[in-house]
Amino acid sequence: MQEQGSICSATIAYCIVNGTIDYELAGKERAVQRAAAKGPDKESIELFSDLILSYYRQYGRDLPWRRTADPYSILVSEIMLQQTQVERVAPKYTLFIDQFKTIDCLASAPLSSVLSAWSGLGYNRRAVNLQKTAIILRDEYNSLVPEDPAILERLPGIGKATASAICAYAFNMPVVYIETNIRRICIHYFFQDRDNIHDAELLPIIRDTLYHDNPREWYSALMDYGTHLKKRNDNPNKRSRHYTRQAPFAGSDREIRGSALRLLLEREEINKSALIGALAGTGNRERGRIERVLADLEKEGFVREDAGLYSIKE
DNA sequence: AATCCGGGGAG
DNA sequence: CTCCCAGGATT
Repeated sequence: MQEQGSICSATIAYCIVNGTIDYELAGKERAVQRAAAKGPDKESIELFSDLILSYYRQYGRDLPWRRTADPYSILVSEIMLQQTQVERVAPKYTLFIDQFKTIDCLASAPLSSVLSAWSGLGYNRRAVNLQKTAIILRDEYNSLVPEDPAILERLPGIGKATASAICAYAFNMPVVYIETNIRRICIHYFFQDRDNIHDAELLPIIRDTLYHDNPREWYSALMDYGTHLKKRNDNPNKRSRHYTRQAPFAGSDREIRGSALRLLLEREEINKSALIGALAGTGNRERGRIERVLADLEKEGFVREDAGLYSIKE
C-alpha cells in the first residue's frame, strides 16, 4: 500500500483549466483512471491517448521553440529546459537564439557572452557544454544536428532524455524516453496503487502509448498535460524509485559558484584576494572553501587564473 | 545508487 | 520556510 491513498483514490468531480471548469475533461480523466487501474490494456491506452491529445488540442501552450523546425534552436531549448521551468526558459531562449542564431555563431562566440546570455538560468555548466557541443557539431558534423539519439547522447551536456527529446521535436522520430512530466503522468494513471516504481517499469507503457502518427505532437501533449497534472495533485513522482530531494541552495557551494561567476562577468578581471573577499563578505565563509570552489570553476573551464588575476576563460 | 550542479517562482 | 523544475556528469 502506498502512503498517499487520497491521491490515487480521489474522485475527480471536475477539472479546472485556466480558471474555468471543464467537466468533459474531468469525465475523460475519470474514465482513464478507472480503466488504467487494471493495467495498460487496449482500452485504457485508447482512453489515455484520447485524453492527452484532446487536452493538448484545447489547452496546448504556444511556446517559442514550438514555432520553429530548426534543429539547432530545438537543441538549445532542450538544454535550457533541463531542470528549469518553461516560464523561466521562454524569454531567455528567445534572447539567446536572437544572439546566437546558428551553430557556427555559437561555436565562435566568446564564452563570456554565452555565460552572460545564460545568466539567470542556473546550472551554468550547461552553457559551457552547449558551446562545446556547438564546436563539435561545426567541426565534425558539418554544422548539422545529427538525427540519431545514440550520437547526440555522446555530446557534452546531452544525455538520454535530451537526445531523445531532440529527435522527437526536431525530427519527429518515435523515440521512447522518460522525463519528469512523462513519469508523473504514467505513475498517476498506471501505477495508482504502487510505490517505489522503477523507470524500467514505465518504459513499456511509454512505448505502447506513443502516438506514432505524430511523435512531436504527442510529446508536446505529454509535457502540457504533465504540467496540468502537477497543478492539481500532489507530485506522483514522489512514488518513483528515482525520486530524490535536492540539498538546500543557501550556504551551498553552488551559491558561491553563482556569485563568483556573476562577479567575473561584471568586470574584465579581479585579483584573487579581492574576489575571495567579495565572496566571503556575502556569507562569512572560510577562505579555503572559496579557494576550492574557484579551483573547481577553473578546472571545469569557466574561469582562468593568471598571476593572481581571475577572469572568465578566453 | 548518491551527490553535486543554479536560481527563481509558487505555495 | 519547502518544494521542484522538459537532467547530466562524476564518483
